[in-house]
Amino acid sequence: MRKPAELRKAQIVLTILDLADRIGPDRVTTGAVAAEIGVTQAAVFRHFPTKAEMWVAVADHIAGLLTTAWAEALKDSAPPIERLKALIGAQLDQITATPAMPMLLFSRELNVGNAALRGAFRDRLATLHGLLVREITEGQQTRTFCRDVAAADVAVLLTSLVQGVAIRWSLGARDFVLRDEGMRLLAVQLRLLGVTEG
Amino acid sequence: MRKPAELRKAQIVLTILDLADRIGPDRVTTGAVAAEIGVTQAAVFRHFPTKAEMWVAVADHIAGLLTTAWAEALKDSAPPIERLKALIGAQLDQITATPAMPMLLFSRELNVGNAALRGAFRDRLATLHGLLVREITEGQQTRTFCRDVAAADVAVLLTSLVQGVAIRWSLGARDFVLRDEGMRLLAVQLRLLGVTEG
DNA sequence: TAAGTTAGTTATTGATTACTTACTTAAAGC
DNA sequence: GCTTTAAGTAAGTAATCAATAACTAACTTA
Repeated sequence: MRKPAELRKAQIVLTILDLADRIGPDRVTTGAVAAEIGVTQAAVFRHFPTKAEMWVAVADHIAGLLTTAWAEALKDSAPPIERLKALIGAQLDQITATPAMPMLLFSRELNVGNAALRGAFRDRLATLHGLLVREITEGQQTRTFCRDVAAADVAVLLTSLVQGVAIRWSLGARDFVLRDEGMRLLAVQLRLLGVTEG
Repeated sequence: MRKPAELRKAQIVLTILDLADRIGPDRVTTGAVAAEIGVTQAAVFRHFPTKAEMWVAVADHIAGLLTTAWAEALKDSAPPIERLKALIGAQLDQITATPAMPMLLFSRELNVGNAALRGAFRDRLATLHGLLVREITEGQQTRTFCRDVAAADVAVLLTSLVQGVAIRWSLGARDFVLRDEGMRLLAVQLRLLGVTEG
């Protein structure tokens, strides 16, 4: 079946992510991708000049997903705590939808082979941190958060919470709902932070 | 230079860990290990029948390091908060000393190829969790910890803290002292948990 | 409908990989 | 000092990898 290049490219990106989840990011070979989508190995190289370029496309795709998910989470002007919950929830949902993400963070492709990939991920993490800090600061100003902890530190604790639960989910048998467990722990942490609401 | 097998085995294990950190766990080839220690590639196979066996030895080595580090941290009967700090500090030190550890958690070797390796790591994580829970529970009984949060949840938040700061350290340029930043954040989290001490 | 473009093929390349076989030499024990 | 044996080498193997070359079938459009 012949497909227009744009569709094929997108299909290759999605296949890489699927395979990365199933067999590990570093076992994704051009041959495996080709076999998965039902073309020859050489056909893959008609759409990407090198394998590294494929990973860059993957990073772009993920960055796009995260960016739109965050925008969606922050689109209506709810109180800071709600916006914060929406952000964390969106993050948990994205990891559920693209479970290769945590593994990708530690793949050789990202850490050694592909500086562009590494940069893209670090940039997204920094952006999320910034978004969290803004909501936390606002929450502190409206006195719904305790003010004796630096907003940046709170943001770090919250991103760590997400990463920690994602690691546990990813490393284990994925035998719990990532969003549920994450939001439950978020509620615990928010209570510790002095947030007083039901 | 000819070495007795035990020494050579240990050297191979350490070299694998060093290379895993520098070039990524999945790029560690038997040839690279051999070149690093100055023997031929075939010599490596005189000490290990397969490459997978080498990784098992690596896992055993790491498990041993962690176990002794925890035992050392808990050896004197200080108050629970101090023992808890010692545990977290030990963990941060171990990651600093063996920076390949976080990457190893998500390597293909552990996740796909080597079930024994995966089991060993999960077992160590569970053990740490148990040790933390014990200290937290004791701290709650002596009323130095707030009691309205489940000890297991607190343990999860603390391990997440370690993992989160390790990820940031690993993903970035390692441009901060892991222990310092980790202990600083731990102090913040402990304050949120109602621990009132200098 | 003919010409040009694009997405595909088959077949092969050179580089690496884990692992093996047959031979060699250094060191320890009696 | 001589034998034994354990640690090493040299030289390969088959498999797998990303990437290339030469060619072809299927669309698009003028």
